[in-house]
Amino acid sequence: MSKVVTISEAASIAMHGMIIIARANKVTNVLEIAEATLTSKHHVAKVLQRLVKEGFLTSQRGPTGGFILKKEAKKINLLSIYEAIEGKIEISNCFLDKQICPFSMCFMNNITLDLTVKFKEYMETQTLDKYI
Amino acid sequence: MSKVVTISEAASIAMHGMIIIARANKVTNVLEIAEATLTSKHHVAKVLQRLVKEGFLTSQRGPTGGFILKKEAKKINLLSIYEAIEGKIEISNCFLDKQICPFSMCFMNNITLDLTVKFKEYMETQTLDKYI
DNA sequence: ATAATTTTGGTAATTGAATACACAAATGTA
DNA sequence: TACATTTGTGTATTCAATTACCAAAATTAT
Ligand code: FES
Ligand code: FES
Repeated sequence: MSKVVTISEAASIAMHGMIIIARANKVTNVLEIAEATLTSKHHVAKVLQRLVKEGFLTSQRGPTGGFILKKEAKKINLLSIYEAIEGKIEISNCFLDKQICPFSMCFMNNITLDLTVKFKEYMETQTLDKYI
Repeated sequence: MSKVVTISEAASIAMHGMIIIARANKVTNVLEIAEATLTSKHHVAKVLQRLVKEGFLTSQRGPTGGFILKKEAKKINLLSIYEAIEGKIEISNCFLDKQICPFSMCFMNNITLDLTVKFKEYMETQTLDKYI
């Protein structure tokens, strides 16, 4: 079994976590998110830390500490969260990194590009307020 | 920079290699394909062996040996080659392996499924004879 | 002040893909 | 027959990405 569209656990935690925090509407800590997503709290911590640095979350240490949205839910979409973790999505007509294809015409036509654009467009429409 | 649709070097070698062999219309060896695709001959050898086992190629040892199509180019499509290397493509509505999502409604809607189906459909239409 | 809690940041371990290697088996050529 | 060539098979190494862990810093509550 293989997958064409693969999303890393890190990106999954980021998106699920942001929705959980948006819904909670209060300071939420690593453990709560790790339990809800059934993932390692270590991994959750690392991902949330990244989201703090990228300006999506405000963190609060100590007891009662945790994370809370820095911007309005309406102004945060899934694409920006995804790209904060994975890096900007590359729009290219073929799948090879370097142009080392021996063929003059790519057998993937523009299917890779089409799918990537569709993915981006969808993700961009999905703002967090839709999930509250 | 990240990619949504990723294809391993192994799958790339398989598809490019099959097209090269189909075009050559004669016994083609590992080295020729490695040079054409600018990849390691070891990796090419490993991939082609797999394609022999899966019934796509016939191999011939010794001097003047190499690989040649076992079936008509018209009857081989890119999907079957891809799946021979990567395993059958999984059609699922979400990207998570296990159903451990904490939400009742997946925020990916059916975008993952849609894209995967589109990919499969395209790959299935691409028979090798189109590239000769 | 002290203790408990939680984030932070650096490091370690794991995984999987890609690559490299060695030797056996087969086959054509001289 | 002897030799060179090429695939077949198994294993080993390398490499990068992902995931896991741990100790320090910060903060709240008692
Ligand atoms: S990369 Fe070779 S055909 Fe697109
Ligand atoms: S996996 Fe959680 S929303 Fe789809």
